[in-house]
Amino acid sequence: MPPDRASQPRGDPGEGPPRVAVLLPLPLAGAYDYAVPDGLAVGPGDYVVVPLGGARHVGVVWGAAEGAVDPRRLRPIERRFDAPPMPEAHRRFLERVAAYTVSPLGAVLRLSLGATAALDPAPPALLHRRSPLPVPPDLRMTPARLRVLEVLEGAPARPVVEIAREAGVGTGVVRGLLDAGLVEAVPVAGDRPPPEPDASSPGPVLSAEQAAAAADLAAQVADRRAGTVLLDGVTGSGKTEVYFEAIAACLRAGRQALVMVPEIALTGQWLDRFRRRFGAPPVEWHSEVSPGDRRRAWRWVATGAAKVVVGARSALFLPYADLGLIIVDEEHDGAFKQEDGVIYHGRDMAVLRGHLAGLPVVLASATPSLESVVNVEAGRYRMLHLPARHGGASLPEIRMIDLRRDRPERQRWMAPTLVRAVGETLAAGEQTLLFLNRRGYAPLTLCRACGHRLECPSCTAWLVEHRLAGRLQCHHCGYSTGLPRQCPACGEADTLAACGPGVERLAEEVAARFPTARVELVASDTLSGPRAIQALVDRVDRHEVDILIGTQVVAKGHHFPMLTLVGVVDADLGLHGGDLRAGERTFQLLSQVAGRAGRAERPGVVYVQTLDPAHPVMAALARGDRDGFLAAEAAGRRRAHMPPFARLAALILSSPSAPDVERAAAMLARAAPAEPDVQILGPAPAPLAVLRGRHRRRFLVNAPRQAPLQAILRDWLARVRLPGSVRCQVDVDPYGFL
DNA sequence: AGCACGCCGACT
DNA sequence: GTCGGCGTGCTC
Repeated sequence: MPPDRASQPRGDPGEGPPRVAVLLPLPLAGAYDYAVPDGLAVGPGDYVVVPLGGARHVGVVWGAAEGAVDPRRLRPIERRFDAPPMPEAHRRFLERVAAYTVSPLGAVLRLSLGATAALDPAPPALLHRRSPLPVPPDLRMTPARLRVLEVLEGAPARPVVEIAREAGVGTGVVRGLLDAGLVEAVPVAGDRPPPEPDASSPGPVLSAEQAAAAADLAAQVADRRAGTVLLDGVTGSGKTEVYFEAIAACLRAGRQALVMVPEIALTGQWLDRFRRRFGAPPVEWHSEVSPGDRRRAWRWVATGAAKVVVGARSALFLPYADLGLIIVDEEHDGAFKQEDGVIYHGRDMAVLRGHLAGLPVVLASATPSLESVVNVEAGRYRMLHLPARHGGASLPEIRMIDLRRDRPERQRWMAPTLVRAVGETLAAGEQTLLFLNRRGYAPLTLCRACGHRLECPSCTAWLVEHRLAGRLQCHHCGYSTGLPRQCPACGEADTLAACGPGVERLAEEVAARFPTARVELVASDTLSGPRAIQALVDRVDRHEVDILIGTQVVAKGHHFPMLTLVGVVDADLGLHGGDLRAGERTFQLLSQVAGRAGRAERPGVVYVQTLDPAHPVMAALARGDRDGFLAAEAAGRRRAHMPPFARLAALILSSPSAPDVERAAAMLARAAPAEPDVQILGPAPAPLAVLRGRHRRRFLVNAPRQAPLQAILRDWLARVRLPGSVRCQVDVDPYGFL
């Protein structure tokens, strides 16, 4: 029993029963005190079940009781789970996340309690092996049965499905042999450990630059030196191989490594590479993991059996027994930002986690975020640079198409130059990617008779036509309706017109222009789950697709050797809307898309269609001048006192009632902090003034870098008592401004 | 997150 | 006259 697990925790000595503070995964102000019943030993970090109101909740013993509540009102802890207690380091991490994000600690705890089924030890499972019985002469020996017996010969006990898979038969065959007594079941308690990645197998041959960077990272991991490293290298420079060596060092040190990826749907090829390098798969953690795998993964993480975890941002909140390294792949990616509930940035919280526990954190990207680059310049992060494309392929050439001169025909979206390039690529037997970051058929439907625009009933947003699905959809709340024949405003029939292109409409144009080409459409709504993505990747790899048309999902991660042409159909799409990071994000996204072209021995060409080729983003892209772009962007932000040279937080008030939000906003405005350097902007209608039926108003707080932003926000909110119908979300370091 | 308490519309 | 809508506020 660990020394801190006292059966008599302090509280008020002699005053009532022993008590402890239990934190619940609810947005409460703090932990609640509970009585510890006789004979139950609990210590900090233990997972327990406690009553609250009429319900029962799983909570975590947080420490000594606060003692403010009358002992007679205390209710007893009902039970303690037989699971490894949440480590101290992890509890301190949750506290820091709560403080940083200005969220209730219980709400942050909820991020860590997503797998409560895992808290009970695994039910005993049945494994199967060959029984000592000889084959009875009267048993019909089919080929399938023989194969199963072969597979079983001398092998350890395993689950039926595994045996069946290896023998290439159905589970029925194994069951039949079980009934015949040739197979026996062995009950085993607890979870079997996961297959262990093997660091000792030699890695691939690295270039000199890669080897140097890998050795540097491996040494930092081996020496347990804290610090954040920006691993900066263009697409194809071999970043993954380099950080694999950091993982190898972590494995050799016997500690756990976490790899955070922005979108789990894109990890198919990554997992293959990992398996090739380490001989075993990592443990996966994301929303698509099945409940059974989830509970196993949780336990493996908590016991330390999981040596490498790959997951979405939520994987950061698993209670690692002994974390030794965090890698954030594609660190610039906006998908690391959690936008509801506790609003946090996975990359930043990873850096915080590393800082608290003294771990190395590696941020990898071909297009690093401005804030990371500035952190390098300020000496807060180290930088490791991988210059060349690994394997000798050259970077694609980027050519701008000025849409004002080189104009598509009416109701068409591809400029003549792009059409010609696609035709030539087809003729050469190579593949094309057309990128348009807009799902559906058309982003706007309007009535030619009265000018009415079809809008979402519960958001300030246009309805997007999805012609394949035959519906109009709101991309913000999921509202969906059939396409009306008559204008809902004026009642005229057949006057509704689709305006602007989405990928579906682009696909229509491509089909009309290149009728013999094999075209595939990819968008997040047409492609669900990692399996579907993998299948698509395989089709493209086998060259069963000539033209790939896609949104953001095709921008990242996949290598297609025969893909030599990329066409960006509307490069200006992300630049509007007054977003602080619009330029930076557009640059990152377009660089990433451009990186899809010409990865093997074939050089690629990228055509970028824009209305403003002189725009700093387009000009920098055309020059291939990432560092120049970042420098200019940084100078602009510094001048404007904006992040990363100042701090920003958004307060978003929302309510189903517009007057209520209005009133709440006025109250907050009156109570606004009056500090000399702190600027409060607002209240203004939030970018989506109505979202899911809630009216939204926003304040922006701009403060100097060294200002105690969270304390300012906490004090401000504490001065105001908002009506219950009005929700207030705090977004520290807002990312997109939505 | 539940669940109870509390004040305003259509029913046996 | 009650049943019940879900807005508001606690729960150790």
